Order: sequence, then structure tokens, then C-alpha cells
Amino acid sequence: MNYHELPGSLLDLEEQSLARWRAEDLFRKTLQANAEGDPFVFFEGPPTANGRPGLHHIISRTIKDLVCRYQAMRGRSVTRIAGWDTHGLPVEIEAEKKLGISGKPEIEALGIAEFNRVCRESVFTYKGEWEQLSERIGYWLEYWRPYVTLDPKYVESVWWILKSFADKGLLYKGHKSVPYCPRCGTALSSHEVALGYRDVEDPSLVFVAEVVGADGKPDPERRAFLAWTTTPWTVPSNTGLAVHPELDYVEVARDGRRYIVAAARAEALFGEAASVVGRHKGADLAGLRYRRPLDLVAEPRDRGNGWTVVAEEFVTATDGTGVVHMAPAFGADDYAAGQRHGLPLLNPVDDAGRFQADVKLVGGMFVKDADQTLVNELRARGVLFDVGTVVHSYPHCWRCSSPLLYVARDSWFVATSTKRDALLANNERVRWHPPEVGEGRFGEWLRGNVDWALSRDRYWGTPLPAWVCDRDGSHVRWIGSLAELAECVGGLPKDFDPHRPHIDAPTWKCPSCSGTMRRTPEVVDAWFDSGAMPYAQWHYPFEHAREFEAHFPADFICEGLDQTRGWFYSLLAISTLLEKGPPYRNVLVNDLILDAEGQKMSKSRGNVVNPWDAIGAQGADAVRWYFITSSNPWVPKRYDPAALAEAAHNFFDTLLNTYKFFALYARAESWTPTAADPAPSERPLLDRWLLSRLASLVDRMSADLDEYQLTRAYRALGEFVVEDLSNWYVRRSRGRFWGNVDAADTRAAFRTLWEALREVTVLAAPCVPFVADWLHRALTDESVHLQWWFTEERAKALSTFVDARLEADMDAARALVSLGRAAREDVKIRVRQPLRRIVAVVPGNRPLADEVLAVARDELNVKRVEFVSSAEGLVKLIARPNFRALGPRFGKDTNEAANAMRALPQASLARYRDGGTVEIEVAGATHRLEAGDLEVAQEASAGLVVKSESGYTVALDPSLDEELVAEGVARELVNRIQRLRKDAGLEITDRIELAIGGPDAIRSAAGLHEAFIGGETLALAVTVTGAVAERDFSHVREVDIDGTPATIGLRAAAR
RNA sequence: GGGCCUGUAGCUCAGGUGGUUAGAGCGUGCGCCUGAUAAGCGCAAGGUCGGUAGUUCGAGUCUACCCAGGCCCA
Repeated sequence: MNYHELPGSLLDLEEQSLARWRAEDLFRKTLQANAEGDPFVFFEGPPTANGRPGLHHIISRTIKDLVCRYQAMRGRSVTRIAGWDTHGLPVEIEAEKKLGISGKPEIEALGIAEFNRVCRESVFTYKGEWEQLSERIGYWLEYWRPYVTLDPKYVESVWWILKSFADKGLLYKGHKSVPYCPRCGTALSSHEVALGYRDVEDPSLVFVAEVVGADGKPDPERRAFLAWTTTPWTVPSNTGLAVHPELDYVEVARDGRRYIVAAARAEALFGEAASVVGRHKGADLAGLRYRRPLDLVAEPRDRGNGWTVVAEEFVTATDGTGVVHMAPAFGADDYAAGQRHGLPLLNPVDDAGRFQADVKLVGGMFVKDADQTLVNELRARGVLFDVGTVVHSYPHCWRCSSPLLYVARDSWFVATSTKRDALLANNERVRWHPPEVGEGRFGEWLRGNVDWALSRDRYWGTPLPAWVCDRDGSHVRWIGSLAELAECVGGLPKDFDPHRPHIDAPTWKCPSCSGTMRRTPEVVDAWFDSGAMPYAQWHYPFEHAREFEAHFPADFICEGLDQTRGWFYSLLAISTLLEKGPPYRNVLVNDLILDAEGQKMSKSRGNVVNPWDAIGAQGADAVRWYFITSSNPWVPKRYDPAALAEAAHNFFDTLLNTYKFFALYARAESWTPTAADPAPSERPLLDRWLLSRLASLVDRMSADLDEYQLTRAYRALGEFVVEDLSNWYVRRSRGRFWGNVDAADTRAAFRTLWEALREVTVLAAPCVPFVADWLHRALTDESVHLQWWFTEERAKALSTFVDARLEADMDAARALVSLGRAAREDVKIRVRQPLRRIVAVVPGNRPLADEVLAVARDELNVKRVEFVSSAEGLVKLIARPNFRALGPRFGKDTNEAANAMRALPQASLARYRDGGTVEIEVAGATHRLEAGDLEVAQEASAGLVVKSESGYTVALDPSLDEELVAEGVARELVNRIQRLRKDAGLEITDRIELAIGGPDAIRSAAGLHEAFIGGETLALAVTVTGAVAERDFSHVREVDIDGTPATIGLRAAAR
């Protein structure tokens, strides 16, 4: 077995791994290996390929890859189909930029065919970069068979879904309040709106709405609501008032009227002297009718429930009057409330933002310019209460800076709100990680579910497959397949592209009247496309029905938190309405990547990190490891190159150094794993301890990964590698690996280290696939990615290694060692100087196995570890009150009781410990102590150097005698000789001949420990002399042993 | 304005169901070890647990409010 030299850097190592994976087509091999396995279904959320991949994509892709690799190693058949989101406004905006045009009029002037051609072309601008980045970070995805939302087959599946919704009566045409730019003549999407928020000064208007009886007669008490708005131009469209059902309202008498406002606002509106003459709960006011403040717009034929007070949760009493003016034609809350309460819609505004010509007083005016005129009119009619100004943040068009108007536009809807209970029930069955996203953010959003506004007045998207009669809009035909369309029009051309404008061409005669069926011009919200992927990626139900059944629902998806209202919702809504249950079983949510200062990365801040730079710095595995272990995926993460370098150093350098150590000596000793290696149960304590730790680790990581606790799992691995494997096992075992006369012990050590390294690579493989694969191949010549995670037998075999007692003993020994070192530090005696003894106290007086103690003795370089009890006067007893037991019994006097216990004399504590009767005085009463009331701990107290922590105590005996000093000198000599060997350029296996000279102290120590010195330094001959004959030795050096001069000389021994 | 997340040592983060002295890594200082060596190990200092009020014998942990940062939505 040739244990390879490590490449110069992690980056080189990753390049080697990548080249090998490519050459071997390893990803496909792993898929084939599991082809018959139990399916594990993963859905890839489709990115838009006309945007570059960013750093934040690396984290979700790392998580996705980690989970999929883990499941694959468990033998599951994991399908990892790539996807591309190719429709929607971002693509159109990119195309507008490319074409140097802006806005719908210019697009239509250019022609939809040309515009969509450019859209289609731009969609895959960065496809190559996405694929390269995925490969470079080791994200394995089946890029050879992606689903693509613009594919005609994909479109057809989307049509099928829509048609089946239509068949269930779930699609309808209504109005949606959208932010609209009157200058550009177009609605804006939410992210466009977000670009243009600015603080502006708007009127703050309070007007009077007089209460009338059901018959329209004036209220005998002359009650009147004070309603508040910041958009006077919507007052002519007022059809309702909203109050909060739980809020308190008062009637205030003034000017002969009784004004109704929220109690909390009365003082602000009327001053302290307000004369309150009545009180109501908001809920009691609901249903009252009022006279509309302005009658400039004709009443609709059907008044419905118009000009009524309704109760709505969104009303607040923090500003205004606590009574909200509602114009359902403008404003989303207003519209939704109007729908709920049957308020009519009055929309007297045209597409350019002007009042229609037939509106009295303000006809033809741009709405914003009409504010003052309308305020004057209210004043003239005696219904103006107050007008001022308010500064608030208001959206503007990002193209032309016009203030946006919220207007109701025609829109097609999916009636998701009628299925709210089913949505919630399906969500209940999803395991969210973390759970609060599912219960809180997503659950709340579902509880407030409103119908999905499905259509977009745009060009590049899945065309809405609805044909509407041009004579009677109620004649609608939904088309569910290309075949059905062909049937309606008597055939379609071959390779028909179902995008605009081609799809707008087919028309046919209305079967119900003399009109013509024409396609409604809208396209479908691109989120609907992505939510349709479980079906459309298989062209279901037209093809692959069995594939679909086998791949639904997903076992696992993972996306950013921002997908709550995006993909998480669109998947759930569609599957719920198709009555297919929840579309995913587990969702892992990740949060944003922030910069090192905790600021969001954005182009304007200039702090965006290029993912290629991040990888180029330390390697992809380093980035993956950092993202997984630095904190849980669902908390915002800082990207700090320094922190990343540190994390990489800590884990990878330690792991690779451990391998380097192993490989160095395995080569030197020509060790390879064979049946001649001792069985685990035959190996020394330290080996059994490491295997036990390893088995415990496997258990823990498997459980954590099954629970999607990735961070916890890999932190545990990191801790094992650094603390247990490197810092303790390898350091403690170093001497066993070379020049060890006990061949079985050497084999045991090599075998244990080899097994530990190998299994670590298996555990690490899902998270850091490059390093893990490189190491596994170096150790076994096989790829780690074709290995199984611990199978049941393997796990069972491992579990026989678990020895909890041994692990606890070793922990105790390590605690004693740590304390012993502190004690040595106190008395300034270095570890090379042997000491006679330590006296130790272990919690519970538990005896430690001598083999474990041997480790502590060696590590501390002491001859004996003694355990003591109080009788020897080395320790003193301490009462540790058990508050859990005392709290319920003593209540308020708990502290007094605890103090009484701490004050007990040594004899009482000893008696209590031995089961005798002890009483304490608490609050004047005598209480007999019961078992469990306190713990009797002990602490060392004598004149030795004592260190104590959490129950462990070590007392170090610092006294030296001649024998100890001589041994210390011998060790110093070994240290100096080893340095000289190394400086002389000798190989670690070279034998030497050695001479030691110096005063009596040196010579006697050297003579006494000649065998020890010779053994440690591979000296075949040791000469102890008064003066070293310099010409006989190739290397001679004067050294200083604690102030005493000495000379050492050595030369390579003849072979 | 609403919902949710985060706030613990200089930095990055742990801290089931409330319980005694709040931990780790890095950094800093000091020291040790030395054939894994442009490595390794240890010790020490460092914290009003964002703030205030409350519940409780007892709060980093539970409740309310507030402050700061973030996300989503209005």
C-alpha cells in the first residue's frame, strides 16, 4: 500500500479529486450503485439562469448536497434533477436592458415575437457558470436532464394543472389591487416596488361620515364617524369604513354632532376637554350605515353592502382616528375587506391615472392634482374635520419616479382561500427545520391566505390557457393540453411554440354565441411554474405517470427563508388544490449570508463576495465546512474570510496532519491493514477508548443527520478529530508507531489509527466530499462516495466497542492531567522532570482502572497517583445543597436551609454521608436531613500544591530527591540528543553511536539511565565519559542542562 | 404598522423540561513540548447573559414591555 503524499494545498487536493471524478464519471456511478435502493426524493428549486450564482447559493447547495450524499450513502436512491426557472419579469427586465428599451409601450412597438426571442436567448446566459460552480463546489446534480420551465412539455403540464383547477371551479376573474405607474402604464411587481420607496409629504385628511338609518334618514342623535386617509383622491370612491372589533370607541359631542372615534385618539383630535357622551366596542359599531362624503361618482346599480361600517383586524389606533376610509378599487386591504363584506368597487380612474371625463368636478384631472379640489369640496359640504400633512414612505416608479397608484386591475385568481383548512392541514404534516418557520411565518401566512393572483400583464411566461368569447365574457374555455387546443382550432403546426405571440393566434367560434374565442392576453405568475415542477418535470400526466408517483412527495427540500411566500407556498398550494397532500416532508430553511460586519450583501454597498473568490481562497470544502459548522443554517451567517481560514485550519490541518503522521510511519514500518492486526478487544486501552469514542460519534451523527441537525452533527465530528483523535490519541500513542519492540502493539496502533481515519472520512464525506474522498482513496484505494454509511451490521459491530465506563474514566484522567499541569505551572517544575506522586480526588470516589491511570501518570510524568479519603486529612468535606430537592420543601427558606447545610461541621457531613442522622435549624424549626438533600463532596486541603475543579482535585507533591533529579537529567539529555540528531540531518530510523560527557552529576545520571537514553535515541552504543573525543564523532555539541554544562557527540552507526 | 428570527467573553458560537461556580474555539498574555516540527500541548486573564419590570424559594432559560440588527409582509 502506497500512502500518497499530500498535495501542496487544499486547492490542489480538490483539483485532483475533481479530475478523478470527471475521469471516473463518479456521480453516475453512485447513482447506479443505488438504483435499486429505497427512493429518497429531493426537489431542486430552480434558479434563474440569467442571473449569476452568488455566495448565498453555495450555502443552500451545500446543505442540499450534504443531505443527498448522506442519504445516498445510506443506500437510498436519490434523484437529483436540476431545474431552470426561465420565465418571468427578471428575464424581461434583462431583455429590456439588452434591447435598450423600457416599458410596455416600447416592447409592443418592437413586437412581442422579437422581445420574447431575446428573452429566450438571455435565459441561459449564465447556465455554464452555474454548472461550473456546481461542479466546483461538489454539488452533484443531474444537469444532463434538467427540467426547464419554458419547455413546451413543461408548459403543457402547467396547463393541465390549471385546467383541473378550472374544472373544480377554482379559477375566476376578479380584481387585484396592484401598484401601478400611470406614466409607464404598467403594473409593477413587488420587487420593482421595493426599489422605489421614498419619504414624501402627503395630505392627512379627516372627514365626516354622518350616520344614517337603514332607510337612509338622518340619525336622530346626529352621530358621525371621523374617517382618516392620506389619499384624498380616493374619497370619491369610498364605499366603506372600517373599525377594529376589539378597540374601544367613544362619542364626543361637538358642533351639534356626536363624533365617533377610537378612544385612544379622542384627546389627539379634540383636546383634553373632549366631552365623551358614549362608549362602544368596535364590534358593536359594525353594520351602521353612513352617508357617502362625496357623490361625484355615480352609484353602482348594485349597492351591495355599500357605505356600511365593517370590523377589520388591520385597523389601528396609533394614528388617524381609528376609523379607516375604504375605497376597494384602491388599496389591497380595502379590496380584500370589500370582498369579505360585499362593498362595491368604484373606479373612476383611467389607465393614465386621470379621473374619467364624466366625473363631476374633477373629470380629466390627474388624481394627485385633484387632492386640493376634493378637500375644498369636502369643506364646502361641511364634512371636512381636519386636514394636515404627514410624511411617510411611499413607493415610486423605479423607471420614471412617478408616485405609484394602488389600483384594482383585472386579474385571474386561484381560489386558494377556499382551501385554507386543507393548506393548513397539509402544512401540519410537514417537518420544518426550524419548526418556528412552519408554525410562525409560514403558518401565519397560510391562516391569512387570500386568493392567488395568477395572471401577469406581461409577455414572457407560460401563457394563461383561457380563451374568452369576445361577445360575452362569461363564455370561457380552459385548455388543458396541446391536443385539446389542436382540436379546437383544427390542428396545430408541428413544433408549435406555446409562447406568445404564437399562442395568441388560435381563435375559434364561440360554441354558445356568435362571438369568437380569443386567448386572454395574460401570462402566468412564474411562481406557478416553479410550484408545478413535481408534475411538470415528468410531463405528468401526459407521460411518466409511474415516475411521478415514485417521486412525490419530496422527502426533502431546502431553500432560503425568502421562499416562504415563493416556492414553499407555490408547491404547497398546487399540491393541495390537486388534492395530492403535502408536496414535501422535510423543509430545511437557510437564512442570508451577511458580510463580515453583519451587513446584508448588496451591489449598492459593494460588499458582495464573488463565490469564485471564496472558493479560490481556501477551497470549496473549507467553505462548505464553514457554512455547515459555524452556526445553524436558519440563522443569518456572516461571511468572514478570516473566520473561514481559521475554521479550515482548525479542522483540515489537524485531519491532514494526522494522516501525514500516519502515512509517514506506516511507510517507514511498511504497515498495511491485514488479518494479522489484533482484534479490537485485544488492543490496548487507548485503542479501545478511541474506538468507543468513534462508535459513540457514529451513533450521534446518524441521529443528528436523520433529524436534519447538520450543524450539531459536524461540530461533533470536528471535535472528535481535533480533541480525541489528534490531541489525545495520536499524541498519547506516538511512541507506539516507531521503534516499538512490541510488534502486536505497533499493529494495534496502526490498525486503530487507520480505522479511525477511514471512518472519519466516511462520516465527513457528505460535508467535505473532496478531502474525504482524497483521504479515503489514500487509505484504501477506493472512493469514499461509493462507501455505505454505517450499515446495520456495521453499526452493531461498532456498538460493541462502546464502553461508557471507559470513556468516563478517560474523561476523569484527562481532567486530572489538566489539573496536574496547572499545579506544575504553579511550582514551575517542567513536565520533563519526574515527580513522586499526585494525590487525587475524583467525584464520587470512583476508582479508576490502573490502565487509565497509567495514561495520567505518563502525561504528568509522576510515579504514583494516590486516591485519598477525608480520613487522611488531605481533603475536607463540603456540603452541596441540592436545590431541586430543597426548593419544594423549604420554599422561601430554601437559601437559609442551604446555608445551614454548608455550615455543618465535618463530623456531621461524614455522618450524613455514612447514612447517619443529621438535623438543621431553619426558620426556628428543626429539620432532619433526608437522602438526596445534599451531596457530600470533597476537596483537597493540605499543604501540597492543590488544584480543584468541578469535583476533581489534584494535589501535587513537588518534592525532589536525587533519584528524580537524575531521571530528569536523563530526559533532558534525550531531548538535546534528539535535537542534535535532527540538526545532523539523520533519518528517523538511522542508528547512532553516542557519547555523553560532563561533570559528575551528568555522568552519573547518564550512566544510571544509559539504556533509556540509548533506546530513545536509537543509539547502538553509549559512551559516558569525562570529555568527549571530538574527532571521533561527526557531530558534537555543548549543551546546558539546568545550568550544568554537558557535551554530546554522535555519529551514524555502521550498518 | 404586523409576523418571525437574532442579541451570552475583544471576535465566532454552545448553553433539553427554570436549580448550585454560565462554557468552547479564535485572539491576547504566560508557559510547556519537540523526529506530526513553517507542527503540537497547556495555564491564565476576560462576562451587570441587550435593557426594564414581573412570575418564582431560585431566571441566561418563563411572561410583558422596550432597545438594537435582520428577514418577510403591509
